[in-house]
Amino acid sequence: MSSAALPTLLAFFKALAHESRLKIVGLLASRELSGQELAALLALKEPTVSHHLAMLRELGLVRQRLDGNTHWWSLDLEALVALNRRLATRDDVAALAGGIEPDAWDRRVLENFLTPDGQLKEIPASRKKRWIVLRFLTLKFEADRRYPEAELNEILKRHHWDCATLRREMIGYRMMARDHGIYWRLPETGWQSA
Amino acid sequence: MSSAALPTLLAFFKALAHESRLKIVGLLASRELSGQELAALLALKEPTVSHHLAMLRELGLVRQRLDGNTHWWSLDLEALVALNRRLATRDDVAALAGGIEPDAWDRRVLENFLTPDGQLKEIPASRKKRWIVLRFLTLKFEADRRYPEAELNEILKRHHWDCATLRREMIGYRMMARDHGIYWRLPETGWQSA
DNA sequence: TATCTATTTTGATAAATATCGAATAAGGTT
DNA sequence: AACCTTATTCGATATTTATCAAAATAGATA
Repeated sequence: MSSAALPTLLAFFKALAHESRLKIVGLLASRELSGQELAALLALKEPTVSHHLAMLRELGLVRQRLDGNTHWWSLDLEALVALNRRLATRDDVAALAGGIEPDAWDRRVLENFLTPDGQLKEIPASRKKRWIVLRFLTLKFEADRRYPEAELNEILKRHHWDCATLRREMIGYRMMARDHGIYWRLPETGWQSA
Repeated sequence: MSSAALPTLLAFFKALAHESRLKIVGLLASRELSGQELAALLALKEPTVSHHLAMLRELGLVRQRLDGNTHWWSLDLEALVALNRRLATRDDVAALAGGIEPDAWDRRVLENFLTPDGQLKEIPASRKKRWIVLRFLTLKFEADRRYPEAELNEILKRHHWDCATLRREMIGYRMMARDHGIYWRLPETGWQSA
């Protein structure tokens, strides 16, 4: 995969996201044209056309051939098609989100419901957010250890007084399991998703 | 060919010609997300995200699934790929120029060098424009008729005094041919191109 | 019912972009 | 050399678009 998909494709879409530039590309697909001709065909002034052509040339979509003092412009169809093909598969598209922190949402939720020292201000009412907070609490317990209820309560109470509700919810989401008053953490893959 | 290629493709490129919208599409390529999650991931406020999503939905690039009061958004990859494929061949690209008057340039040149009643103000200095004026004059002659020099001159003089130069140029560009003082028009396909 | 949550719409402002006149550059013509 | 033609760059203005606060909507919860 070519690195940094987003900047290139953003420039590509911006370049073609204008009626005049799309028309220029369309006209040049049939024949070479000079700036003056383009200006006449598009009903624009030459500086404007020059500006658009510079933008297209920046991306390599058009080429400029100098002949005397007329500049003949032509389309680089291969370059256009190549750029176009960079958005052909789902993976191509997903690559556009490459630079994004994937847990910004989780962090925001935790920041909203926890005080800086880890106190849970309240148990979130919405399932989506409750799930995130419970995940955070569950990860306070070691994976391969068994906790008697008293110890579990003690740890939960560091974050919120209502350890009974927290306990019940953690079981409900299948984050924790219980047997005869002993609790342990379940693997994250089995957690109920919402 | 689907009719009116330009408006659809223009909307398509405009839709993706924005960093946030490209990122949204990229994020949704991997998983369904809610407006809040998108806002957090993009570091934008929800109204802004809502605005971008509405734009993408307009084009059918994303879908909205309502579950309670959270709206889950997902990518319609097929729609995206289909739009993308509309610019795959040279003919596709040329179709973008479909609505354009192809002779705007010629008309402009003729308007500049001819008075309203057809008098040639002067013979254009630049080859490109001279060619257009000579084409206009050549088409005053019938295709399958032979003209003695006197008649040719008489017709040319209706437009400009210097019929000798015009005659010479028309021969030079292979628009007209001559033999023993008789002139006739040549087929346009053979005219020298510049 | 009243209230809370996620979202959308509206309206006002800020940012980005298009357009073109005027000035500049550079090749051609006389 | 002086001048014309084509194209580009610069700078100022107009248009378009993005952003978000505040208000409106609608489902969920208590």
